[in-house]
Amino acid sequence: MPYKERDIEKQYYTIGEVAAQFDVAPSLIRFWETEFDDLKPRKSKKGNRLYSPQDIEIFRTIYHLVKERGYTIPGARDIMKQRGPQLKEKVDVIHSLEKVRNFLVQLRKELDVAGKQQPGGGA
Amino acid sequence: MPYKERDIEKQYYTIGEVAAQFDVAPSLIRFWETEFDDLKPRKSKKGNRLYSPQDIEIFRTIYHLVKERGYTIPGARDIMKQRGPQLKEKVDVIHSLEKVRNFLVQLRKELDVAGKQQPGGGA
DNA sequence: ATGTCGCGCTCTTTGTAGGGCATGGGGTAG
DNA sequence: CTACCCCATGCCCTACAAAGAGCGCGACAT
Repeated sequence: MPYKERDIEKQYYTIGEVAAQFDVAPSLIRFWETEFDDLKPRKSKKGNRLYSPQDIEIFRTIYHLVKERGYTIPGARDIMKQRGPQLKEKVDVIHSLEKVRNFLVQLRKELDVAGKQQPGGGA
Repeated sequence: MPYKERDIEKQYYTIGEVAAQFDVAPSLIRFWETEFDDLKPRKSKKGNRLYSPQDIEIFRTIYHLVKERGYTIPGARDIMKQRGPQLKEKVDVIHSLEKVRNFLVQLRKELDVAGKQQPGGGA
């Protein structure tokens, strides 16, 4: 490896740097750490928090939900926990609904054979 | 016309009825009225609040955002104002789909009477 | 090279303004 | 007597901020 990987890997930020980056108080970051299980930075031997880029992404998500979208902390917590599965469920629901739609379209066809008129409806 | 249509059209609910329907205190409904411009029911000559079905839909949306999704009141207000129509559509779609589902369940029952077997599908 | 002073950053614990309603008083209509 | 009105005040958590104390590091003198 030509470049020292340590210089890339070892990007850890202090709580003060994170606070400055988001323009919030360090106390807020520590408080959120007690509220969100996902936000648990590594700690130095001394006990200082060390934030990895992943930790910062997590913080950014929480910041977005709480400060920009206006979620309560419990509301944001729920989203953080069910983010992955939630997306899969949505896809499944859409897939189910497409099946239902095809069924209903077919049903309408069959009903049309009976000669009745059906006003078109928007979804 | 055998039944009086007025009984269907003229559905206004008192604050007590709405409160019971959602299992909340009337004071909460009055408080939200001061917080959400969209929630402004008609009032009787005496001054009592009269909630139309549309008013109840609005209340249901707010209830959904604040109590089930975990939005703060400002957060819910933003959604009501910026994406209000879109969100209302979503909620309406969900309720419509629930009705459709019930209809389909009933339909399957009736089809079962014809002697055919239908493999059950998960929703 | 080594005490030590001071400064900046961090830590944990404790304090607190305000958000989000509930409650109580005084009144009206049915 | 009950259910509603309005208004004011009460009040309990939520969501942080401030207080107090402990490192670590450079500067400066010894």
